[in-house]
Amino acid sequence: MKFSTKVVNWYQAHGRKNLPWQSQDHSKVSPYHVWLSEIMLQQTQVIKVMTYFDRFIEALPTLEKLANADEQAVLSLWSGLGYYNRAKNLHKTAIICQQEHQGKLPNDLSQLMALPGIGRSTAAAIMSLAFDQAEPIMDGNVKRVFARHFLVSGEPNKSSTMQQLWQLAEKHRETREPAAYTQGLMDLGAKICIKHQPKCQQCPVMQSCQARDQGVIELYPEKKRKVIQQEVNLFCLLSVRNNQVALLPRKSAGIWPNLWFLPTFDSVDSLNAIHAGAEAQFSLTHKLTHRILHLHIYRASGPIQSTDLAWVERDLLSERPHPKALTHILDQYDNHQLH
DNA sequence: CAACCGTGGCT
DNA sequence: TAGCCAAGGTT
Repeated sequence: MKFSTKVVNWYQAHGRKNLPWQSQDHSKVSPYHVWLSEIMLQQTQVIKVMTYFDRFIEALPTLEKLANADEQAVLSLWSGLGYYNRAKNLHKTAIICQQEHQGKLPNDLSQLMALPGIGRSTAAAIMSLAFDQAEPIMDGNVKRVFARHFLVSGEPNKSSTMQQLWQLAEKHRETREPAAYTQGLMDLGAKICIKHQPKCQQCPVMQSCQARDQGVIELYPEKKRKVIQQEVNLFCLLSVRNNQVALLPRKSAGIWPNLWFLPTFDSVDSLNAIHAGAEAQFSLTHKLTHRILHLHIYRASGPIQSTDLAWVERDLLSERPHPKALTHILDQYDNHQLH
Protein backbone atom coordinates (compact mmCIF):
# COMPACT_ATOMS: atom_id res chain seq x y z
CA MET A 1 0.00 0.00 0.00
CA LYS A 2 1.18 3.51 -0.84
CA PHE A 3 2.42 5.85 1.88
CA SER A 4 -0.39 8.31 1.18
CA THR A 5 -3.06 5.61 1.22
CA LYS A 6 -1.90 4.42 4.62
CA VAL A 7 -2.08 7.96 5.93
CA VAL A 8 -5.57 8.50 4.51
CA ASN A 9 -6.83 5.23 5.97
CA TRP A 10 -5.35 6.10 9.33
CA TYR A 11 -6.97 9.53 9.17
CA GLN A 12 -10.41 8.04 8.50
CA ALA A 13 -10.06 5.87 11.58
CA HIS A 14 -8.10 8.08 14.00
CA GLY A 15 -7.77 11.63 12.67
CA ARG A 16 -9.26 14.82 14.04
CA LYS A 17 -12.60 15.60 12.45
CA ASN A 18 -14.24 17.97 14.89
CA LEU A 19 -11.98 20.99 14.94
CA PRO A 20 -13.99 24.23 14.77
CA TRP A 21 -12.88 24.98 11.20
CA GLN A 22 -13.66 21.50 9.92
CA SER A 23 -16.89 20.06 8.62
CA GLN A 24 -18.01 16.46 8.27
CA ASP A 25 -19.59 17.35 4.97
CA HIS A 26 -16.82 18.43 2.66
CA SER A 27 -19.06 20.55 0.50
CA LYS A 28 -19.69 22.69 3.57
CA VAL A 29 -16.08 23.45 4.39
CA SER A 30 -15.60 27.21 4.38
CA PRO A 31 -12.43 28.45 2.66
CA TYR A 32 -12.65 31.53 4.91
CA HIS A 33 -12.62 29.34 8.02
CA VAL A 34 -9.78 27.19 6.70
CA TRP A 35 -7.71 30.23 5.79
CA LEU A 36 -8.28 31.95 9.15
CA SER A 37 -7.40 28.78 11.05
CA GLU A 38 -4.25 28.26 8.99
CA ILE A 39 -3.04 31.77 9.71
CA MET A 40 -3.84 31.51 13.41
CA LEU A 41 -2.15 28.12 13.61
CA GLN A 42 1.16 29.38 12.20
CA GLN A 43 3.67 28.75 15.00
CA THR A 44 0.77 28.39 17.40
CA GLN A 45 -0.74 25.38 19.11
CA VAL A 46 -4.22 24.11 18.27
CA ILE A 47 -5.43 24.36 21.85
CA LYS A 48 -4.67 28.06 21.98
CA VAL A 49 -6.23 28.81 18.60
CA MET A 50 -9.61 27.30 19.51
CA THR A 51 -10.92 30.20 21.59
CA TYR A 52 -9.45 32.85 19.33
CA PHE A 53 -10.97 31.23 16.26
CA ASP A 54 -14.49 31.04 17.66
CA ARG A 55 -14.38 34.62 18.93
CA PHE A 56 -13.04 35.87 15.61
CA ILE A 57 -15.67 34.12 13.52
CA GLU A 58 -18.39 35.34 15.81
CA ALA A 59 -17.24 38.94 15.40
CA LEU A 60 -16.38 38.71 11.70
CA PRO A 61 -18.35 35.79 10.27
CA THR A 62 -17.54 36.43 6.62
CA LEU A 63 -14.60 37.45 4.50
CA GLU A 64 -16.55 40.53 3.46
CA LYS A 65 -17.04 41.63 7.06
CA LEU A 66 -13.36 41.12 7.71
CA ALA A 67 -12.50 43.27 4.70
CA ASN A 68 -14.82 46.02 5.91
CA ALA A 69 -13.61 45.93 9.51
CA ASP A 70 -11.12 48.39 11.00
CA GLU A 71 -7.59 47.08 11.38
CA GLN A 72 -7.83 47.95 15.07
CA ALA A 73 -10.84 45.67 15.41
CA VAL A 74 -8.96 42.85 13.71
CA LEU A 75 -5.91 43.38 15.90
CA SER A 76 -8.14 43.42 18.99
CA LEU A 77 -9.42 39.99 18.08
CA TRP A 78 -5.78 38.92 17.76
CA SER A 79 -4.59 40.41 21.07
CA GLY A 80 -2.48 37.89 22.95
CA LEU A 81 -2.09 35.53 20.01
CA GLY A 82 1.25 36.97 18.93
CA TYR A 83 2.97 37.60 15.58
CA TYR A 84 0.64 40.50 14.94
CA ASN A 85 1.64 40.94 11.32
CA ARG A 86 -0.42 37.81 10.72
CA ALA A 87 -3.52 39.80 11.66
CA LYS A 88 -2.51 42.81 9.59
CA ASN A 89 -1.87 40.59 6.58
CA LEU A 90 -5.14 38.76 7.15
CA HIS A 91 -6.97 42.06 6.90
CA LYS A 92 -5.00 43.13 3.82
CA THR A 93 -5.71 39.85 2.10
CA ALA A 94 -9.43 40.12 2.80
CA ILE A 95 -9.47 43.54 1.15
CA ILE A 96 -7.55 42.24 -1.86
CA CYS A 97 -10.00 39.36 -2.22
CA GLN A 98 -12.87 41.85 -2.23
CA GLN A 99 -11.18 43.99 -4.85
CA GLU A 100 -9.61 41.39 -7.10
CA HIS A 101 -11.13 37.97 -6.47
CA GLN A 102 -14.89 38.56 -6.34
CA GLY A 103 -14.91 38.50 -2.57
CA LYS A 104 -13.51 34.99 -2.35
CA LEU A 105 -10.21 33.29 -1.75
CA PRO A 106 -8.81 32.24 -5.13
CA ASN A 107 -8.90 28.52 -5.87
CA ASP A 108 -5.36 28.61 -7.21
CA LEU A 109 -2.01 27.93 -5.56
CA SER A 110 -0.06 30.79 -7.15
CA GLN A 111 -2.78 33.33 -6.60
CA LEU A 112 -3.05 32.29 -2.96
CA MET A 113 0.71 32.57 -2.50
CA ALA A 114 0.61 36.08 -3.92
CA LEU A 115 -1.59 37.19 -1.02
CA PRO A 116 -0.03 38.73 2.11
CA GLY A 117 0.66 36.22 4.86
CA ILE A 118 0.12 33.17 2.66
CA GLY A 119 3.24 31.20 1.82
CA ARG A 120 3.57 27.93 -0.02
CA SER A 121 2.53 25.66 2.83
CA THR A 122 -0.45 27.73 3.89
CA ALA A 123 -1.54 28.08 0.26
CA ALA A 124 -1.29 24.31 -0.16
CA ALA A 125 -3.23 23.74 3.05
CA ILE A 126 -6.04 25.95 1.75
CA MET A 127 -5.94 24.21 -1.64
CA SER A 128 -6.21 20.76 -0.11
CA LEU A 129 -8.41 21.36 2.94
CA ALA A 130 -10.78 23.93 1.44
CA PHE A 131 -10.75 23.05 -2.26
CA ASP A 132 -9.76 19.36 -2.09
CA GLN A 133 -6.88 19.81 -4.54
CA ALA A 134 -3.77 17.63 -4.35
CA GLU A 135 -1.26 20.23 -3.18
CA PRO A 136 1.30 19.05 -0.64
CA ILE A 137 1.94 21.03 2.53
CA MET A 138 5.15 21.22 4.55
CA ASP A 139 4.52 22.42 8.06
CA GLY A 140 6.25 21.50 11.31
CA ASN A 141 4.31 18.27 11.66
CA VAL A 142 4.93 17.09 8.13
CA LYS A 143 8.61 18.02 8.36
CA ARG A 144 8.97 15.77 11.38
CA VAL A 145 7.07 12.86 9.81
CA PHE A 146 8.97 13.09 6.54
CA ALA A 147 12.38 13.72 8.08
CA ARG A 148 11.95 10.53 10.08
CA HIS A 149 10.18 8.35 7.60
CA PHE A 150 12.49 9.21 4.70
CA LEU A 151 15.55 9.93 6.83
CA VAL A 152 16.08 13.49 5.69
CA SER A 153 19.11 15.01 7.39
CA GLY A 154 20.20 18.63 7.58
CA GLU A 155 18.86 21.56 9.57
CA PRO A 156 15.11 21.60 9.01
CA ASN A 157 15.01 25.22 7.86
CA LYS A 158 18.01 25.15 5.55
CA SER A 159 16.98 25.62 1.94
CA SER A 160 18.64 22.40 0.82
CA THR A 161 16.75 20.46 3.48
CA MET A 162 13.50 22.16 2.61
CA GLN A 163 14.09 21.35 -1.03
CA GLN A 164 14.44 17.65 -0.25
CA LEU A 165 11.34 17.74 1.91
CA TRP A 166 9.25 19.50 -0.72
CA GLN A 167 10.45 17.03 -3.33
CA LEU A 168 9.33 14.13 -1.17
CA ALA A 169 6.04 15.85 -0.47
CA GLU A 170 5.38 16.21 -4.18
CA LYS A 171 6.40 12.65 -4.87
CA HIS A 172 3.96 11.37 -2.26
CA ARG A 173 1.07 13.57 -3.37
CA GLU A 174 -2.39 12.15 -2.79
CA THR A 175 -4.85 12.76 -5.62
CA ARG A 176 -7.90 10.78 -4.51
CA GLU A 177 -8.45 12.35 -1.10
CA PRO A 178 -6.25 15.39 -0.76
CA ALA A 179 -8.03 16.90 2.24
CA ALA A 180 -7.95 13.67 4.24
CA TYR A 181 -4.28 13.20 3.37
CA THR A 182 -3.26 16.71 4.42
CA GLN A 183 -5.22 16.54 7.65
CA GLY A 184 -3.96 13.01 8.24
CA LEU A 185 -0.33 14.03 7.89
CA MET A 186 -0.77 16.88 10.34
CA ASP A 187 -2.64 14.70 12.81
CA LEU A 188 0.01 12.01 12.50
CA GLY A 189 2.67 14.57 13.39
CA ALA A 190 0.61 16.07 16.19
CA LYS A 191 -0.59 12.84 17.80
CA ILE A 192 1.72 9.97 16.88
CA CYS A 193 4.99 11.14 15.38
CA ILE A 194 5.58 13.58 18.23
CA LYS A 195 8.95 15.01 19.15
CA HIS A 196 9.60 13.01 22.31
CA GLN A 197 8.68 9.35 22.62
CA PRO A 198 6.68 8.99 19.41
CA LYS A 199 3.96 6.36 19.49
CA CYS A 200 5.35 4.20 16.72
CA GLN A 201 3.17 1.22 17.59
CA GLN A 202 0.16 3.28 16.55
CA CYS A 203 1.76 4.65 13.40
CA PRO A 204 0.32 3.54 10.05
CA VAL A 205 3.69 3.92 8.29
CA MET A 206 5.89 2.38 10.97
CA GLN A 207 6.94 -0.52 8.73
CA SER A 208 8.53 1.74 6.17
CA CYS A 209 9.96 4.35 8.55
CA GLN A 210 13.70 4.59 7.94
CA ALA A 211 14.56 6.43 11.14
CA ARG A 212 12.77 3.80 13.17
CA ASP A 213 14.47 1.08 11.19
CA GLN A 214 17.84 2.55 12.11
CA GLY A 215 16.85 3.39 15.67
CA VAL A 216 17.49 7.11 15.29
CA ILE A 217 13.98 8.49 15.49
CA GLU A 218 14.62 11.14 18.13
CA LEU A 219 17.63 12.39 16.17
CA TYR A 220 15.31 13.42 13.33
CA PRO A 221 14.56 16.06 12.34
CA GLU A 222 17.84 17.73 13.28
CA LYS A 223 17.74 20.52 15.81
CA LYS A 224 17.31 24.04 14.61
CA ARG A 225 20.31 26.28 15.00
CA LYS A 226 19.89 28.21 18.20
CA VAL A 227 19.25 31.90 17.73
CA ILE A 228 20.82 34.25 20.21
CA GLN A 229 18.24 36.32 22.00
CA GLN A 230 19.45 39.86 22.26
CA GLU A 231 18.64 41.48 25.60
CA VAL A 232 16.92 44.83 25.43
CA ASN A 233 16.10 47.30 28.18
CA LEU A 234 12.92 49.30 27.76
CA PHE A 235 11.73 52.06 30.04
CA CYS A 236 7.99 52.46 30.27
CA LEU A 237 5.77 55.07 31.86
CA LEU A 238 2.85 53.67 33.77
CA SER A 239 0.09 56.11 34.65
CA VAL A 240 -3.03 54.75 36.25
CA ARG A 241 -5.84 56.89 37.64
CA ASN A 242 -9.55 56.38 38.10
CA ASN A 243 -9.15 52.86 36.80
CA GLN A 244 -7.78 54.21 33.53
CA VAL A 245 -4.34 53.65 32.05
CA ALA A 246 -2.46 55.96 29.67
CA LEU A 247 -1.54 54.21 26.41
CA LEU A 248 0.13 55.06 23.15
CA PRO A 249 -0.17 53.27 19.81
CA ARG A 250 3.08 51.64 18.75
CA LYS A 251 4.73 52.19 15.40
CA SER A 252 3.48 50.17 12.44
CA ALA A 253 6.77 48.26 12.19
CA GLY A 254 8.82 46.33 14.73
CA ILE A 255 7.60 44.65 17.89
CA TRP A 256 3.85 44.79 18.54
CA PRO A 257 3.06 46.89 15.44
CA ASN A 258 0.07 49.24 15.83
CA LEU A 259 -0.76 47.81 19.24
CA TRP A 260 -1.43 49.95 22.30
CA PHE A 261 1.23 50.01 24.99
CA LEU A 262 2.78 52.23 27.63
CA PRO A 263 4.82 55.22 26.48
CA THR A 264 8.21 53.56 26.01
CA PHE A 265 11.81 54.81 25.83
CA ASP A 266 15.00 52.91 25.12
CA SER A 267 17.05 54.57 27.84
CA VAL A 268 16.55 56.20 31.23
CA ASP A 269 18.02 59.38 29.84
CA SER A 270 15.50 59.69 27.03
CA LEU A 271 12.74 58.99 29.52
CA ASN A 272 14.07 61.61 31.94
CA ALA A 273 14.55 64.13 29.17
CA ILE A 274 10.81 64.24 28.72
CA HIS A 275 9.65 63.13 32.15
CA ALA A 276 12.02 64.48 34.76
CA GLY A 277 11.41 62.95 38.14
CA ALA A 278 9.73 59.79 36.91
CA GLU A 279 10.02 57.21 39.64
CA ALA A 280 11.13 53.62 39.15
CA GLN A 281 8.42 51.20 40.30
CA PHE A 282 9.34 47.66 39.30
CA SER A 283 10.84 45.62 36.48
CA LEU A 284 9.88 42.46 34.71
CA THR A 285 11.23 40.30 31.93
CA HIS A 286 9.27 39.44 28.83
CA LYS A 287 10.68 36.94 26.35
CA LEU A 288 10.03 37.07 22.64
CA THR A 289 11.40 34.66 20.06
CA HIS A 290 14.46 36.75 19.31
CA ARG A 291 14.56 39.25 22.17
CA ILE A 292 14.60 39.25 25.93
CA LEU A 293 12.87 42.42 27.00
CA HIS A 294 13.67 43.89 30.38
CA LEU A 295 10.76 46.19 31.03
CA HIS A 296 11.45 48.86 33.62
CA ILE A 297 8.28 50.48 34.81
CA TYR A 298 8.31 54.09 35.94
CA ARG A 299 5.59 56.21 37.45
CA ALA A 300 5.08 59.48 35.62
CA SER A 301 5.69 62.57 37.75
CA GLY A 302 3.40 64.83 35.73
CA PRO A 303 1.06 64.83 32.76
CA ILE A 304 2.17 62.96 29.65
CA GLN A 305 2.31 65.15 26.57
CA SER A 306 1.30 63.36 23.42
CA THR A 307 -1.44 63.90 20.92
CA ASP A 308 -1.85 60.15 20.48
CA LEU A 309 -2.20 59.44 24.18
CA ALA A 310 -5.39 57.68 25.21
CA TRP A 311 -6.71 57.14 28.71
CA VAL A 312 -8.26 53.71 28.47
CA GLU A 313 -10.67 52.21 30.95
CA ARG A 314 -9.05 49.05 32.21
CA ASP A 315 -12.34 47.22 31.85
CA LEU A 316 -12.41 48.20 28.19
CA LEU A 317 -8.85 47.16 27.41
CA SER A 318 -10.15 44.32 25.24
CA GLU A 319 -11.31 46.94 22.75
CA ARG A 320 -7.74 48.12 22.26
CA PRO A 321 -5.28 45.72 20.67
CA HIS A 322 -2.45 45.25 23.14
CA PRO A 323 0.35 42.76 23.77
CA LYS A 324 0.38 40.28 26.65
CA ALA A 325 3.22 42.25 28.19
CA LEU A 326 0.78 45.05 29.02
CA THR A 327 -1.44 42.61 30.87
CA HIS A 328 1.57 41.30 32.78
CA ILE A 329 2.62 44.83 33.73
CA LEU A 330 -0.84 45.73 34.98
CA ASP A 331 -1.08 42.50 36.95
CA GLN A 332 2.25 43.29 38.55
CA TYR A 333 1.08 46.83 39.28
CA ASP A 334 -2.02 45.50 41.02
CA ASN A 335 0.10 43.22 43.14
CA HIS A 336 2.27 46.13 44.19
CA GLN A 337 -0.80 48.17 45.09
CA LEU A 338 -2.04 45.40 47.33
CA HIS A 339 1.15 45.23 49.34
C1' DC B 1 20.55 33.79 3.48
C1' DA B 2 19.52 35.32 8.23
C1' DA B 3 17.08 38.31 10.98
C1' DC B 4 12.66 39.57 12.33
C1' DC B 5 8.21 38.69 14.46
C1' DG B 6 4.73 36.42 20.44
C1' DT B 7 3.20 33.47 23.43
C1' DG B 8 2.83 29.59 26.38
C1' DG B 9 3.34 24.65 27.37
C1' DC B 10 6.32 20.92 27.98
C1' DT B 11 10.44 18.49 29.63
C1' DT C 1 15.51 25.43 35.37
C1' DA C 2 16.37 26.67 30.87
C1' DG C 3 15.84 25.29 26.55
C1' DC C 4 12.84 23.82 22.90
C1' DC C 5 9.51 24.83 19.64
C1' DA C 6 4.13 24.84 17.74
C1' DA C 7 -0.53 24.04 11.32
C1' DG C 8 5.50 30.00 8.92
C1' DG C 9 5.96 34.18 6.31
C1' DT C 10 8.26 38.47 5.10
C1' DT C 11 12.12 41.36 4.41
